[in-house]
Amino acid sequence: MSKPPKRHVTLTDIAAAAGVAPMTVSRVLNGSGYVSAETREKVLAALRKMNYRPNGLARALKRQRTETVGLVLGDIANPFAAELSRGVREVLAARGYNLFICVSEQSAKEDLAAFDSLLDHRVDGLIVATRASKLGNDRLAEIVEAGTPVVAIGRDFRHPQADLVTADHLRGGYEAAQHLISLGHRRIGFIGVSLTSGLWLRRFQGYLEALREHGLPVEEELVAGGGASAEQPGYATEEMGYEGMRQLLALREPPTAVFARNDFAAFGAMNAIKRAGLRIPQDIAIVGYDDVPLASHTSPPLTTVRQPTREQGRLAAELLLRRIESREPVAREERIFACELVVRESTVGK
Amino acid sequence: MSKPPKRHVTLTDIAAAAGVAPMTVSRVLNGSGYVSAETREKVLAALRKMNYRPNGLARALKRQRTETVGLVLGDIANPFAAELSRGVREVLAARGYNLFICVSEQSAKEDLAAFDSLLDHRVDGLIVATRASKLGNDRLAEIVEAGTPVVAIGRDFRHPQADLVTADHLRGGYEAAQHLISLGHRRIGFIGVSLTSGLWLRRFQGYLEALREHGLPVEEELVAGGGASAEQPGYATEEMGYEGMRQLLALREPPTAVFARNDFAAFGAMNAIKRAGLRIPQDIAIVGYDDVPLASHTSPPLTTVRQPTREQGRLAAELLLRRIESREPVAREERIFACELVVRESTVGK
DNA sequence: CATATTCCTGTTAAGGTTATCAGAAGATGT
DNA sequence: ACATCTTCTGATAACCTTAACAGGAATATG
Repeated sequence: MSKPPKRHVTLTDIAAAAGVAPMTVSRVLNGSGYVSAETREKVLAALRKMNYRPNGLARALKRQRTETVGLVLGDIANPFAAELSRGVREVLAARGYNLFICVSEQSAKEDLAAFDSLLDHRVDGLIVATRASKLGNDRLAEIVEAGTPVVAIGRDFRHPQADLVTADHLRGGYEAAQHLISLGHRRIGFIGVSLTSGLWLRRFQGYLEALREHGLPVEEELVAGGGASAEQPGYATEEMGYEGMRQLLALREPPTAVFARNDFAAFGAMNAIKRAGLRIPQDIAIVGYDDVPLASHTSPPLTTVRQPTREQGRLAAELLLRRIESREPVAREERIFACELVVRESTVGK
Repeated sequence: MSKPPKRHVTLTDIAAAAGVAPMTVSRVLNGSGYVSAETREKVLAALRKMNYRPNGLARALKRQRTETVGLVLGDIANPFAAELSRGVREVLAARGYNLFICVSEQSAKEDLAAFDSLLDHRVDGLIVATRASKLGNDRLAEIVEAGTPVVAIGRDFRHPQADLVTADHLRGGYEAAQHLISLGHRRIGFIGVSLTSGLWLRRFQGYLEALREHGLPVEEELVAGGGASAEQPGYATEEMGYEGMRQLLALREPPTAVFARNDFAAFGAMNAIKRAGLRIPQDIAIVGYDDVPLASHTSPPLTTVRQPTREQGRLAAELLLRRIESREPVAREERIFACELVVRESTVGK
């Protein structure tokens, strides 16, 4: 009972079975043009019988659009990416578009491969949420100039014909640090990047700005990368946070508060603090970033900065569709969402 | 300086620019057939100048293959899905295939939409890692029978022409419970499903089996769904674990140990235990499932069951490619990976 | 020197769909 | 009765690429 790899049923097969021209079947399928009730019934009968699936390739080739959007993520494993893609999907699904996700695993080269792969399949537009790179941005500029709509999310890509959606992480980082300062902390650590190579990280810049503004010195020893993985661009891990915190705890004069690059790093740091037998926040206060679901369920619950992630995805999708569906050139849009400090007990213990 | 939506550069454009036939350009691009060095140079020059990108739709339409594989995930937000897709990607990338991911958000209907969307784009094969449903399995059977290679991961879909990759969660669940029993526990709770509707969950069956085998009664009150979200099929959340544990703690006679459906539920449970002022594992021992990275960094570190997630993804990809690239029918393969109990301090405290 | 072989290039058709045009049949208006 | 319009269906070509074939030129073989 071995099945030879069957050919797909084509629209022409249906036409033959129903005794009509292919074009008529096409009209029935798309509900366009005139078809008599009688003919329609014949075609529908044939369709039901033969289990036909339209060939999207051929259709897209002819129509010059695929009704599919590509989303490029740097890393599929983090809550930010997940939430973002949900937002994107919501909007696309409602408007009848499909979403294909490509993951670049944080490599600029894979980024290019993902762009190419999606473009070769002629997606109607691209949403890019990977870390910026010279290589990637150059290619993106080419893509935009070749006429494919592109929207960047939280990625430093500015182009007169592409939209940008992001959150104000400079401000978010500033407020997190400011919060700790206002609680009286003077030695405030940062976990997740190193001082020398972390300036691309907006929330880190915000931290530096807050310190500067309050006349606090920026001490290199208080900025803990968290080991070898620190320079990797992805979402910081709890491992990174754990290692970073251990570095800080090993100082002659450890910080009294730390700001972690994201919640996962903060979780790792919290565990390091507890293992060292110290209390949160009495001995060391801690702030995370992102407000992932887990953040409100740790003990103590984590003070963190919430960014409207799903909204960013939704808006990006809407901006993209606007470009896709507009005939004439569209004015550039850059939207920066505000972040919100969520104060919990990891800084103002009960 | 408004740009009209440019047409893509086609192979024919290149041919015209280089003064050769389209076929010759095709030969240069694909490195197939004979092309003189001189002609090749002309073509390459034109290619460089005109920024050409092959039209994958047309190519795929002609070649009848896309070198693209579709992966359907139920939920992008969980570590299992992330790790799985990494494994799949690794293998595909090495063999020159692209990966498109579709997310069904745990709905059987969306599942079908994802299948259709990928099939309409004529992916060469499908890897399905969503929860089984009657609707979905019926459709998958049709797909397989229509000739598209399909591999299921951890999904109850059996078909003579489709492969199945999974891990032995029955055994995994059994060992987790067995571990707690061997530590002397007699009242062992389960968090993450309800007794009445949780039987689809293999690890839960393993738990029941272990109890039965040791003559322990299965008490309904010890099986805590964790609120309304419990019946949702996705990855259990820490919220679910938190709520579930609170239910168990409210019993007249709470369990002395709990087994959580996955690590995230376990984290939530741990936090509920700590908030109640109890100690882990002295008052309540806890076991999770999956061994996500965070599990070794909680305090105390979590005893859990490790499943070889990435390997499952890799194997699924390999099985799929085997089917895609073989002309003749391929024998069905069902591979069940063993799970491994990882004992940490949440059960055998230091 | 005739014949076979290798190298190179072009022509044609096809993959499955749909836009466009053309034409037939029936309905409506004057 | 004739022009006009609406409704229906089909033929043709095109979207862009490549497989298959064909043929010409150059080189090798007997």
